[in-house]
Amino acid sequence: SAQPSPEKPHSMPLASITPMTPMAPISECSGIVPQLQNIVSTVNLACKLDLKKIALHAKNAEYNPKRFAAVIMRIREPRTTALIFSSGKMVCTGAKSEEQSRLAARKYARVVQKLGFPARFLDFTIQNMVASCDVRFPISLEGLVLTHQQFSSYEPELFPGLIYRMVKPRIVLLIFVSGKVVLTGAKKRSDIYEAFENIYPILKGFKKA
Amino acid sequence: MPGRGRCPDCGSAELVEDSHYSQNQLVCSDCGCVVTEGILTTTFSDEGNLREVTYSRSTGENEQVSRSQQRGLRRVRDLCRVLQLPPTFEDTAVAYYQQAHQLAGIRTARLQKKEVLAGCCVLITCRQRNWPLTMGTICTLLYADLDVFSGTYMQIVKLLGLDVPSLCLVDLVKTYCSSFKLFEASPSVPAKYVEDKEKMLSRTLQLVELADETWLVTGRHPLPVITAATFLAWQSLRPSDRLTCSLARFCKLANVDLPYPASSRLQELLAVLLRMAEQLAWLQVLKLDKRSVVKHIGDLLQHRHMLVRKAFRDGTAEMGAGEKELQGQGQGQGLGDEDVGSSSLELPAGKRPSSPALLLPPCMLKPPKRVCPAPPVSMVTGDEDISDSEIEQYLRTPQEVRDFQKAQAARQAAQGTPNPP
Amino acid sequence: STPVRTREQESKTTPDGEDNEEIEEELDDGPLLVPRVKVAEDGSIILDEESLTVEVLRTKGPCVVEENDPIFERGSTTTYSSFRKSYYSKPWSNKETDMFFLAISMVGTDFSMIGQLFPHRARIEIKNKFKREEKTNGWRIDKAFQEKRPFDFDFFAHLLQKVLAEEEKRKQKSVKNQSSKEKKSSKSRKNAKVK
DNA sequence: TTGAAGGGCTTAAAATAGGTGTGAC
DNA sequence: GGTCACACCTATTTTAAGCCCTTCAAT
Repeated sequence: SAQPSPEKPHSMPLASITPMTPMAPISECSGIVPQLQNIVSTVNLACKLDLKKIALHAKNAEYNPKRFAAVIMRIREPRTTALIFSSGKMVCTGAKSEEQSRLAARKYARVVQKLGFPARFLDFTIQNMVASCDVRFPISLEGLVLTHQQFSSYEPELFPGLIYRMVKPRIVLLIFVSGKVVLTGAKKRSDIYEAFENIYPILKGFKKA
Repeated sequence: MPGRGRCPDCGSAELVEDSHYSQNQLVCSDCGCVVTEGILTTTFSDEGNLREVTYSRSTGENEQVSRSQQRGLRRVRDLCRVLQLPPTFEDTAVAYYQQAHQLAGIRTARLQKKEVLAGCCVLITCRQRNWPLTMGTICTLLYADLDVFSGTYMQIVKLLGLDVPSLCLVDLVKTYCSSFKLFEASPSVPAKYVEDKEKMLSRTLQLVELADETWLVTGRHPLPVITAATFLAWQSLRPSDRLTCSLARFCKLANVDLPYPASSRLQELLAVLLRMAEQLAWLQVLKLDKRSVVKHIGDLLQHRHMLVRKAFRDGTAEMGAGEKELQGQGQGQGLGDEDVGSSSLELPAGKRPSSPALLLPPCMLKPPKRVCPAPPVSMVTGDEDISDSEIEQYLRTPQEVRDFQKAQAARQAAQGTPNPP
Repeated sequence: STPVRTREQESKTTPDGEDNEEIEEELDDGPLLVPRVKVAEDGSIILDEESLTVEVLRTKGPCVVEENDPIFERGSTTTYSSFRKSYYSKPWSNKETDMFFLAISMVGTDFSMIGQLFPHRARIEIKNKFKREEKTNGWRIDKAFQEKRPFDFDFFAHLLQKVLAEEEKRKQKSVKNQSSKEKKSSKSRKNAKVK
């Protein structure tokens, strides 16, 4: 796949390492690559867990059944947080890439194993990805909501950003007057890139001034 | 999407099921046109979607209307009367409430939500008829938490697939401005503070429009913008007597709440006026500041279109016209790339000069908060070996386990006996 | 005088006249009915049951006319945040922050347990403190987590009490000395405020 | 009396799941 | 009155910009 011109040319050698999905025709490429900020994944450890025991023996854990029915566990590398349920299901949050999320989830599984549970590592799945980027020009949100009404919700009395529900790919974008954009709801990073390439030409039409 | 046809608007075959709506609707992914009408009017009998679509247009709720729905409907009507809305509004709002109640997700919602739902239906009705009403007013009347209102409002708009126009700032100016008690002398309003309503209205309107043209409105609560504009309008109509009166004092004597962000809007507005003044030769020599510029608001407003255009153009010119330049500028300001990042560290000074900067939303002028724009780009594959020692650092030693248990027991004892009789 | 702002939970402002504190109590919990709104002839709102009234400003006269003019939007009592709960959390002093890291090294990342060590702090405050420090002083978190210290509840409680009392004293002193140009007290005289 | 600064909340997404509110059967 | 099927609280993560609160320092 062609090298997408990264947001910052200087970082090219590094950027080229991260897996990229082929993107839209080179002709209209925005030249901006949304940066992944958060990955949520799930995995099934496939065994019943005694959460009290886990909380007692792991000092990176917290368990308050009255408040929340899962152990909250944190590791430092990759810096993530996991929710571990007695059913053996686990949610891993906070990673910045798919691979980091998987590595982190494997580490949590190892902690659980070390505590004496026959944990396995089944059905690891990326459930959600959040990314952000900057188009570097101001956007008239009131103009955007007028012409893209069916996709947009803009209520400045409630939230400063415009909520754009893209149908294809099914991604939700938060668009701010500053030109900053947050993309969320993706299960594949290609959806993030595609959504941004879709929205970029639209945003260019609402610079106002 | 075979068999689903084409979009009547643009002819595209890219029709997609969109479950963002209450019932999956067919939406054209190219132009966004909703191909299948949802809910309300249709006699929709698409497969599983056959709910009680029979929305009762019956005039009296003769049917068995649940108690909570009756309560909600009464609440809707009461709100309409309290707000003194035209009679036709009530029927619309009531209809929305009934539609909402037919949705399973609303029927089983918390009572608190059903209560604010009434307010949502009234607000939606007002918005659609260009009747200026803020969410703040609704929440105040209902004694509702704005966050609960917010969630309910967003949900119902999405669920019913409604097109709700934005709150019209101009209409809001007319009514809100009129509520300032400044138009006749009274014990609390000295004569020099009394102003003509029409003059105030007209100047406030111009200032609000100016704010809108200069990115001060987008993303912000509308009411505080108007508060600031009203204050400036009032001051500028008789600067010699009013320049010393603060925004807070002004609101107090006008018997109007001072919304928190109004002070910021005022500062931003003054900054814009100052920049406009820089464009006028005869004002340039006066070396105006945020205080003295108020005296020239009348002049500035007269030439506002030209001045704003000039400010935008000059800003663009200074940065180099065109987008390429604009992007380069963005990077130069340290919008996050590693090379420039180090040089940005040399700018710990709070506000970067950005004196030439073109007219931009205030949030774009703030110094970039450098955090993580440079992704370390980890080489992690996810398959790395995990050492035992790394895992063990997270485990407690037997002694630590005992200490922890002790503390846990102490905690439970403390909580278990809050009130020893 | 100033609009009345009351209750840490929900504060509301009343224009003048009648202020009914009971209203809040009615609302505060029950998903049960919030006061129902009715209209009196003079335009004021009447709440069922208590017949509490709140003034509603509006323009009489040409008001109900349709079309584009007399609309009703009040200048008063129309704050967006009328009924938001307060989330305020006291700032952490340097000394208290040191105690926070000590707690991390003793109990790990169990914020509920750490919350027990800080009687004046809720769990959410501990969690927010952790996330904030992770961003600004990640190394301190790492360091604290790695240097395991024995978990002694009473020892910690005494130490904390001492630290807080010290700061309290210092604060009162600085309040007294406010007029005199205090300056040279070397050491860790950071602004420490508790209470 | 004013502001600035700092902190936490709002919005979106997604999985996990017990306990309980809610109303229709 | 019990079942049923939802809602929706608790909790985790992360970005965006605005609002709103408290505290404290200058004027």
